Amino acid sequence: MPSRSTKQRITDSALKLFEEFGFHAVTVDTIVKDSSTSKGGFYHNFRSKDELLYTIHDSFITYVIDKAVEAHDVNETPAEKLYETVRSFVKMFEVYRPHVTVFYQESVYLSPEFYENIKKKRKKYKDLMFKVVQEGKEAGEFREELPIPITSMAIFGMINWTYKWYKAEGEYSIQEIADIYADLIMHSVLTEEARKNPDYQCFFYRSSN
Amino acid sequence: MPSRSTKQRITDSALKLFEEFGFHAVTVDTIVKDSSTSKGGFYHNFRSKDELLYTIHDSFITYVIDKAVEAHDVNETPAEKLYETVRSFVKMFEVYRPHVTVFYQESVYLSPEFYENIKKKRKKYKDLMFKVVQEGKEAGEFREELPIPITSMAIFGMINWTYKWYKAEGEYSIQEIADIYADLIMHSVLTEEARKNPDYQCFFYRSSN
DNA sequence: TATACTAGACCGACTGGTCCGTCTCCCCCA
DNA sequence: TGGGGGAGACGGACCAGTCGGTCTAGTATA
Repeated sequence: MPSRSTKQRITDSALKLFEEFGFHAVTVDTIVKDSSTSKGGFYHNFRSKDELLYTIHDSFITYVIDKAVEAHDVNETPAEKLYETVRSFVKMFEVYRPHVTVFYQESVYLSPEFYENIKKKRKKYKDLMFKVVQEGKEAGEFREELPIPITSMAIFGMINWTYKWYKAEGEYSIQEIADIYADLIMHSVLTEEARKNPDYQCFFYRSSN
Repeated sequence: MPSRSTKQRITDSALKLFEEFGFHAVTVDTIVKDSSTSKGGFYHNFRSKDELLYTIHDSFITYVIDKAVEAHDVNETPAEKLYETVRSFVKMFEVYRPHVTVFYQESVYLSPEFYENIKKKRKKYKDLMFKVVQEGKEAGEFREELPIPITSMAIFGMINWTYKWYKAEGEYSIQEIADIYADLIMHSVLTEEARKNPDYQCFFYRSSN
């Protein structure tokens, strides 16, 4: 019946406030006021401020891993897998930008047990990218001279950094950014031959002007 | 006569502690203990904890702008300028990793006046990259279809993200990482013709195995 | 009667910053 | 040469405020 549960309202407020001011600069009282609840309501839904931070982290990383697995499963060749993985990651910013910001900015403040849990999932997510790059090299589609970890982290960097500057009202839509990033990455990893593959021409961005 | 001044010791400790635990999780007392000084010593050298954070930000961004201007001035063609800019940025992590971490993780906690100041310098630094990309497109060396801001931010992302994972004891030296990143970026922005330019073959990474 | 809260006073721990006192170094003049 | 003294660097006890979290009392809904 109620449009959003108290728990959801608290999470939404926290996300917004943590993103703007940082975890430590936002007090429980501020969250409580912003989400129109009370101290009682807050501590009824969360055991601590730390647990709230963990919840935000966990919901995001779980979503992202699912998307990565999906992109891996529905595509055939490594080049296609990478292309779709990159695009789906970038497009995620449209909705999950606040989550990403909190995830990458505030994870130091996670208490130890929570941190360990998130670290495991983060590794899983990273390994998915490593795997795609490795498969691409093995299939001869990606350049042999590129080391898997460095290349993967370079791709992650390019994508993840988006949270630092992306604005929904900006000049470029998330769709365009996704296409351009995917283009840049495909240009940088593909071998000469793979780049000429007619099936892969669709990877390359053509500006609409 | 003394090996390091009190101010320098405070800055070094703060850098190390902020990087590991975050600005708000580190108390002035902790910094004071770690740098073997006292509350009096601290507040004699800095007006506030905020000013200390600003000092760290400012010293780093100033250094980085200098390096970027230098890479721009000593090189001839846009391709060379970009290649050297990327490499000099990456190589900076060797020494400035803690600075970069604090710069990108803790700038939300800068008080408003300080924040405005840093924001200006950050824009200057960003504009230097935009300029290189623009010059490359104008000279016909970089692909025409790539939008300047997106391409520039992609490059920034790839480079800056390094602070999240780079370890000095890691498998790859900072020199190798710099060469690989520069290779990836040159592959992604250069036109077909520019890529075949004999002068530019040195941009491309050859693994040492 | 159980659940899911609201309202908000209150507690104890902790934190940034102050303040006064001391110690050291160097300059000046006898 | 030496001693007086001023300025800056630093030591550390202390204060005032803040924050996460608890707790009691009460309300609405099913």
